[in-house]
Formats: sequence, C-alpha cells, structure tokens
Amino acid sequence: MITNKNCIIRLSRYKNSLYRLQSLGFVKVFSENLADAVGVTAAQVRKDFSLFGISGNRRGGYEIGSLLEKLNTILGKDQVQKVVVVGAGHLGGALMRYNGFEKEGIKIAACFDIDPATYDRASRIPVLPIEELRAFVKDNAIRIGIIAVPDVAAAQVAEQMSNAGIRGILNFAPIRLKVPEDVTINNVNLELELENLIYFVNILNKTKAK
Amino acid sequence: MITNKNCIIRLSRYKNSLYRLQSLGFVKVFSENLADAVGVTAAQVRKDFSLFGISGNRRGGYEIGSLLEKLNTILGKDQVQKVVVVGAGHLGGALMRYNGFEKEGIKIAACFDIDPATYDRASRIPVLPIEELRAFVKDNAIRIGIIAVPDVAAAQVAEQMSNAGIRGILNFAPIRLKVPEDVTINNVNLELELENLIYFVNILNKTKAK
DNA sequence: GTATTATTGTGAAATAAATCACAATACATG
DNA sequence: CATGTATTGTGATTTATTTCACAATAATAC
Ligand SMILES: NC(=O)c1ccc[n+]([C@@H]2O[C@H](COP(=O)([O-])OP(=O)(O)OC[C@H]3O[C@@H](n4cnc5c(N)ncnc54)[C@H](O)[C@@H]3O)[C@@H](O)[C@H]2O)c1
Ligand SMILES: NC(=O)c1ccc[n+]([C@@H]2O[C@H](COP(=O)([O-])OP(=O)(O)OC[C@H]3O[C@@H](n4cnc5c(N)ncnc54)[C@H](O)[C@@H]3O)[C@@H](O)[C@H]2O)c1
Repeated sequence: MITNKNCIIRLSRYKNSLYRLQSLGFVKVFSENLADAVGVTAAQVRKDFSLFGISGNRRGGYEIGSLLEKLNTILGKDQVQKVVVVGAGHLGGALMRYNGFEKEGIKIAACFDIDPATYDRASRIPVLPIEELRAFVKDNAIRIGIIAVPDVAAAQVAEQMSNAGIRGILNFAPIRLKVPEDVTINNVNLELELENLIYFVNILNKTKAK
Repeated sequence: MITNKNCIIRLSRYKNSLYRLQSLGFVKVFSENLADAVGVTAAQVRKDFSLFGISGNRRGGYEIGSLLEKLNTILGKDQVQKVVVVGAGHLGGALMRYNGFEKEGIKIAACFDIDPATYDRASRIPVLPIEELRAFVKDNAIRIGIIAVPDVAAAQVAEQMSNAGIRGILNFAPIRLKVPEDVTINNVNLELELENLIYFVNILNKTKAK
C-alpha cells in the first residue's frame, strides 16, 4: 500500500495532463512527455507507475486511454464522489459556487450550518441545519467532508463528521484536529502557506544579495 | 540555507503553539511539550531548532519569549507583510473578508481585477484595475501575491505579478505556473486535495476490510 | 559540595524518496 | 531475418528526512 502523499498527487497530475494530451488528439505518450508536462523526471514517472503495477510497452510508450483508466481506478475516479461542506460562510459559499469540482467528478451534495439565516433547501446545493448532517451522510453514503467553519467550531464539527461516518476531511480551519485513526485529514492552512512563502522570499532575496 | 518546506511549516506550527502556551501563562517549555502540541517527536523539535541555531537550556527547556522572537525573525514576522490578491471573484472575495490573516501579521493591501464591475476604491481593501498592479506593488514594496483568477487567466497574471516585482505567489488556479526561478510558488489545489483524500479513504477502507 | 536527575544538542543510524543506469525488449529498417 | 534503436521497468545508488541514542550539562536534592 503506497502512502506517499506526493506520489498520489503526482498520479493526479499525470491524469490531468493525460486528459489534456488526449484532447489534443494524442493516443500514446512516453514517460518523457508526461514528465515534461507535469514537471518531474521521466524516471519518476516510470517508477510511480511501476509502484502501482502500471506498465506500458517497451519502446512503444503508454496508451493514453488505458493509462487513464488505470489511474482513474487507483484514484477512485470511476464514480462521482459526493462530498458535504460544513459552514456556509464566505469560504463555504465560494466552494458551493465553484464549478471546477464537477469537472473532476466531485459533487458537493449539501452544505450544513448552524445559522438558520443560511438555510436554503431549495438551492441547487441545499444548505441544511447541522442536525441533519448525520442522516444525510448515512443516506447518501458520503465519506468526504469539508470543514469551513471558524476554528473554535472545527473540533466539534470534525467529531460530528467522524460520528456520521465521514472518513476523509478537508480542513480549512487553522487548527490541528484530533480524529480517530481511520479518518484522514488534509489541512489547507492559508496562513501557513503565506508564512511559508514569506520565509522563502526572504531567504532567496538574501542569498541573491550576497 | 534550509529549503525543506515541511521543516519551515513546523517552525510556524511551533510558533503558533508557543503563543497558545504563552497566553495560558507558561514561560518555559520543553521540547516534549511542544512536540505534543504540534504532533511531532521531541527529537524532531530539537533537531529543527538545532538546524536554525536555536538553543535552549540543558535541563531548563526553552524560554518561550525568546524562542518566539527567534522564530519570528526566521519566519519574517518582525513586520506586517502586505500582500495583494488578483481576482475579486468568489474566492478573492472570501479572502478579502477573512480577518484571520491580520492576526498573523498579514495584510491584504489591495485586490486587482479585470472587471470594472468589481472596482471599489473606497472599500477597506480597495479593488483596483489590474493595470494599476505594477505601480501599486512598486509603491508599497509588496513581494507576495495571491492568484484567485480563473485558470485560463492565471499564467498571464503570474507574469504580470513577476514583472511587477512580486517574489512569492500563492496560486489557487489548478494549473502549473511557469515563473522565473527567483519567484517562489505555493499551489493550493483543492481538486487535488480532495482527490487525494478520496484515494486515502479508499485504501484505508480496503485494508481494514481485509 | 557532591550526587542525582532531567533535558538539551547533535552525530550516527535508520528510513523514505528520488534518481541513476542499464538490461530487457519491442519496433523499425533494410 | 538480422541489426540497430528507442523506450520501458526496476534493482542499485544517492539524497533527503526522521529517529535514535547518548554525552554534555545545568538544575535540584540532600
Ligand atoms: N474566508 C477565507 O478566505 C479563509 C481563509 C483562510 C482560512 N479560512 C478558514 O475557513 C473557515 C471558514 O472561514 P469563513 O471566512 O468562511 O468564515 P465565516 O464566518 O464566513 O463562515 C463560517 C460559517 O460557519 C458557520 N458555523 C459556525 N459554527 C458552526 C457549527 N458548529 N456548525 C455548523 N456551522 C457553523 C457559521 O454560521 C458561518 O456561516 C475558518 O476556519 C477560517 O479560519 C477562511
Ligand atoms: N471558488 C472556489 O471555491 C475555488 C475552489 C478551488 C479553486 N478555485 C480557483 O480559484 C480561482 C478563482 O476562483 P473563483 O471561484 O473566485 O472565480 P470567479 O470567477 O468567481 O472570480 C474570478 C475573478 O477573476 C477576475 N479575472 C479574470 N481574469 C482576470 C485577469 N486577467 N486579471 C485580473 N482579474 C481577472 C474576474 O473578473 C473575476 O472577478 C480559479 O482559478 C479557481 O479554479 C476556486
């Protein structure tokens, strides 16, 4: 079982590049092309594939169609993935209005909030009371949830999600969540990302100044 | 020069935890406490510090105040960092309305867009025509920019930013940007994060099922 | 003031990830 | 059908990161 996050992210990137190549009319691809498209080395591409038992044709490269099939299976893209968002504020609202997820086979099935002013059952993506989270998640067999509530509420929401049966959480609140070990958390911490950028901008500036 | 992103992210986490401990009244901290708070090993904490020449007192732990000072210097937090956002749409709007950045000493100085309907010079954070980016960045000595425009516009905006003198870009558009090597890019690709989560949820589910 | 103890700081060791390098081999060419 | 060539697949190597383990040492106890 491969648990190297970077490796899985690369698979996603290969997949995305392959769709682009396919839409350009390409049918076959060499590790070298794919590497260029994604910004890694050709050896890395082949190694990644080798790790997942994906093979091409010696001297013939890879057939894009079947390569995509294999990647999609590994990445769980053979069916539309339904997710829920908790927190219908600024960020939650932006996520609900974003149409880039559908293209990737990711559907926001509903949003949940604690504030009645946000509720809207009639909307394309309904906004429902948080009390209905559990039933909704069970009824729709949802396994992925997005936390877009203030940090003080995030721990509680994480617990509600976990109890409801959600197994993967994308967390935007800038705190560390404690969840059972069978729940995976991916944090998106923008403060940290910016702080990180500042560090790298500073050191690169200093080095050049020398 | 340390260029390990994870290591720098840990420094930020140490810093955040230290503020929390400090506000709780603590004055000293041991690597063990900090490790627990951040979710790493004590050896990792000490090694990270050692890498940056930070030292504490044998048997006495670290004095939180001076530790914070050192971390803040390393992380460039000794002054408020001004950043600009390009793209005043859903995401850009959410970022502008978010007040969590100020707490971290990060100030969104202005937002830029191409659509006149979004312009608003009177707002707390002005929304200005993209043509003014260059002058604004120069006048305010800004080095960090956030890209929140559609993917088709992102490459162009990255170039405009780079030309204007921006040296660090936080990019939300789901594409790979090409920039001069003295510009650092941190990508936040939510599609990828979700796809990644789906993979881990799937494999963990399968493993347990065995 | 000496012994005991807790904690740091850091080389050494272990582990993880990326890259190298080349044998295996399928296709092309004549 | 033999020869040459391009490309894969992967074991070996290198590089990066984390963990270990323990000497150095400062605070505490007696
Ligand atoms: N807005 C941004 O650009 C931005 C940037 C970085 C991080 N974040 C993080 O994302 C999260 C959301 O930010 P935001 O700006 O959208 O906040 P927001 O205040 O606009 O929205 C939060 C929403 O969560 C709801 N909520 C609060 N407690 C809840 C609970 N227990 N259960 C269900 N819903 C609850 C509120 O009613 C509100 O609608 C925060 O943790 C924030 O730190 C946001
Ligand atoms: N909204 C989300 O939740 C979300 C989620 C994931 C990724 N993203 C990414 O973030 C980016 C922004 O998404 P959004 O939903 O805010 O889009 P949006 O369409 O709501 O807003 C985009 C804004 O950019 C402006 N713009 C377009 N071209 C420009 C240019 N050349 N220069 C300056 N401004 C320009 C538009 O006028 C608009 O105001 C996209 O790349 C999207 O893929 C958004």
